[in-house]
Amino acid sequence: MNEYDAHAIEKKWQSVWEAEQTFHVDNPAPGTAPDDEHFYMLEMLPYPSGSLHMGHVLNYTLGDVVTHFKRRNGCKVLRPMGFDSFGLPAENAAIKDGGHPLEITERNMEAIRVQMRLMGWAIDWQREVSAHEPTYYRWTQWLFLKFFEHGLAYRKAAPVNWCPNDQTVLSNEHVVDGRCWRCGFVVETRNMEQWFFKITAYADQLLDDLETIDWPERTKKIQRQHIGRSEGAEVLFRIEELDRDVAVFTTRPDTLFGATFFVVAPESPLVQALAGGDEEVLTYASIAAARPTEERATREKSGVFTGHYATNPVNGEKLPVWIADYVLMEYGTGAIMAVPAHDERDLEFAKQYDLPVRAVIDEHGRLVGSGEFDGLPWREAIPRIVTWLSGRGRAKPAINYRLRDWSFSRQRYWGCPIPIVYCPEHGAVGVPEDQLPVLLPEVEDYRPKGKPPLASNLDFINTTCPKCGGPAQREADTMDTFVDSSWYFLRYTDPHNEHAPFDRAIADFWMPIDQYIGGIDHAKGHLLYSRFFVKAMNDYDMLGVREPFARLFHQGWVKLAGKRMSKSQGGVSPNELIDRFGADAIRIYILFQGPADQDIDWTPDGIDATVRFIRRLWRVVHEAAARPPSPEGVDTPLARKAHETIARVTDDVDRRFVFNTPIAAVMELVNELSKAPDDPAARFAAETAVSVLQPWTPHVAEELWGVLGHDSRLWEAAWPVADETMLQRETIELVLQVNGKVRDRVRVPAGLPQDELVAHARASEKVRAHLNGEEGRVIVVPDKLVNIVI
RNA sequence: GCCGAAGUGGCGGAACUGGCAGACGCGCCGGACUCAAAAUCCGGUUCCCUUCGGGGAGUGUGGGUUCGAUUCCCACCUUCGGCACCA
Repeated sequence: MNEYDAHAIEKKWQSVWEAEQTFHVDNPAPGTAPDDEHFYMLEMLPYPSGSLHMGHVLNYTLGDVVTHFKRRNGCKVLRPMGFDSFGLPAENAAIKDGGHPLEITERNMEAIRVQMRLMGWAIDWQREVSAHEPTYYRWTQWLFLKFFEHGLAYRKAAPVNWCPNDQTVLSNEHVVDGRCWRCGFVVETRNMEQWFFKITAYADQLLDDLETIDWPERTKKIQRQHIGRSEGAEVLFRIEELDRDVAVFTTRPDTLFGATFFVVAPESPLVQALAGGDEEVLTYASIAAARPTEERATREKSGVFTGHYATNPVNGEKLPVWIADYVLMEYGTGAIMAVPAHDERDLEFAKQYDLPVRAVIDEHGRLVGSGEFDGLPWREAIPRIVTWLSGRGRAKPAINYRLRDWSFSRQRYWGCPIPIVYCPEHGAVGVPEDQLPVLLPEVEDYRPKGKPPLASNLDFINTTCPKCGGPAQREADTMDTFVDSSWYFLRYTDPHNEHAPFDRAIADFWMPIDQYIGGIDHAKGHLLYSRFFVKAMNDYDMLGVREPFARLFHQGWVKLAGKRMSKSQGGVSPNELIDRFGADAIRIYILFQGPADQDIDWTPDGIDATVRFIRRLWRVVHEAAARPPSPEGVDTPLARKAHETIARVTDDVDRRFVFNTPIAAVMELVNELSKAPDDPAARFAAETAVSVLQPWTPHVAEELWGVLGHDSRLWEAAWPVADETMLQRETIELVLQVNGKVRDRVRVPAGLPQDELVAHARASEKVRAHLNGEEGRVIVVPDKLVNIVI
């Protein structure tokens, strides 16, 4: 017997897999109908800003176990990999240390590919795609144009996060506590022309279709909250002096009689008319509108009275009109009726400016001071008041969403160019399809200077209008990288297609993704954007499904000293661990820590133990290999343990989706085997251990499979099936309780009738000692326990 | 503040449907092998009491339901996430 040599074994099998392209899967022949035997396994693709960290190791090892498990259960498994290779970190690294974002990105990608191969992950590398390659972003641009044609991509002026130091717009994710995540400067709100995707058009579908997918409930909740549908009414208030009706949105029309003032957002177009040249009002509005995000988060309210009054349609009362910063222009109509008695924010403002408070709902939840509606429970009053007002043309039912359209233009370099040309005559014109891709040009300086880096390359910017041929200018903004990752899973199905982003029949064969694995931090971003993209593509007949990810799982964070491991915060190097312990040991170790959806506090304690376990397995299997083959259907306690192990591992992966307890189950089997080396089932037990552990430790399992005399490949061997009859116990340990306390245990044949179980209980000396001669009441759980209560 | 998840030995965790709490592993203790060490193997390891037979307590805290609760219900505490002027 040789010593276990992780590196030699891992290198050996990795070369075989690479040479044989073991994990490549072909697309179906044209006309093949989707079947149950195909399985699309996907983990979120990495962002190549450095090398992989332990969080990735957990994520991809999880996916790898599922991949092997499904393959061996007869599925044709698609398990591709790619790179989310556009984005700020590469650009920032280029600015900081010199070099080109492309070189930095590709260097990182190569380092990651090496790591992935060293980990032995079963990936179909022939389908690799990268967001920054023209063959990929050509189709990102094509999709953008498709959306643009349908009005789903559009331009508008909107308030955006602006970092005055970095001179760029920031996405919401890059604003942390009102400050720029990179330089720490307080972020301002600026009104700028931006590109948007009209994701709000799909708000209801994005909400309703959550019912159709198998996702963690907490993730659905985050999305529901983010979409934030709320039902209510739009009510018209009249401002007589301006001769205007102003609509407000409210979810509580039942409180209309309690309105005591009226508030308009500082950014509202009404402000000019309301101010009527009043300097104080205008000054307040402009300052309040430009308030930094950080300050808004303090929730301190301010406002100014405009001198105007709005008429409450329910009772004709004149309400003073204020402009205040706690009313948001982006939500509802940008104006509210204020009911301080029944709204916390209005109350806070009313107290601050000494405005009246009038309660219109009593302690029983019934309306008071509300004219003909007095006495109604407030829930019933809502539709009554809306109906009454709409009869007079002053209200209508309305629905509002918190969800905003997705702002995706970025004033930075390393991203997908937006294929748009601005013509003085024709406005924003899409670049014709046959001119795609619009290649990302070279620039002299990536530094943001208040305008996008692409704007400085005049050869790029100056072009002609596709419609009239006149002089025109290209769009200089690039796309948010979340656009790239909103459809990559479709490109994997048909990665080399030169005529379309993907072939619909092929995509329909593989889609939806049967199992998606990634961090919950993408709940409101990537996971929502991708759902939106798929719905739109389905509407344009490009795709048969309406949801991309049928089943979703979030792995936990791997934390170091309480902090999430990430590239920016450093962490543990997987390479060093592979070097010291081997990939199989790392794979077992990271999954043995606990349930995969729970966070792991990183500690290297115990990695030695996984190596020890593999060595033990190595030794025990070699010993068993020297034994004669186990007879078919051999029935010994060890054989039964092996069948039990098969059943446990299968159930854990297939039904429970847990990956730590199967390792414990195999450890138990190996322990039993090492205690009974001469058992006729020894060889069967060894084969079982190696076979079911294979998804966790594919290299050493393959090697040991050979040691056990197999010429076949374990990675393509059928998953073992437990013999049901071997799982039945012949005897059980009957627990005997008195008053719920365990007093004795006896081994009895399984399946005894209740009265015999009770007889066993009454026969026990230890039970009798606690009965004090009483009969007691008896509770029997067949094949488990007898409890006598006195 | 609102919403959600989680609290089990010295540590990571197990106990899936209300039925033996602590599987498996780490660590620690003791032993075997060895001139010695490493490696390996064997045994022990929730806490308290014990006349060594056993007895008592115990799954964040306090209550409840039940013959029986880590598991179900109520309240609270702690930790970690999400949202945070969304009318």
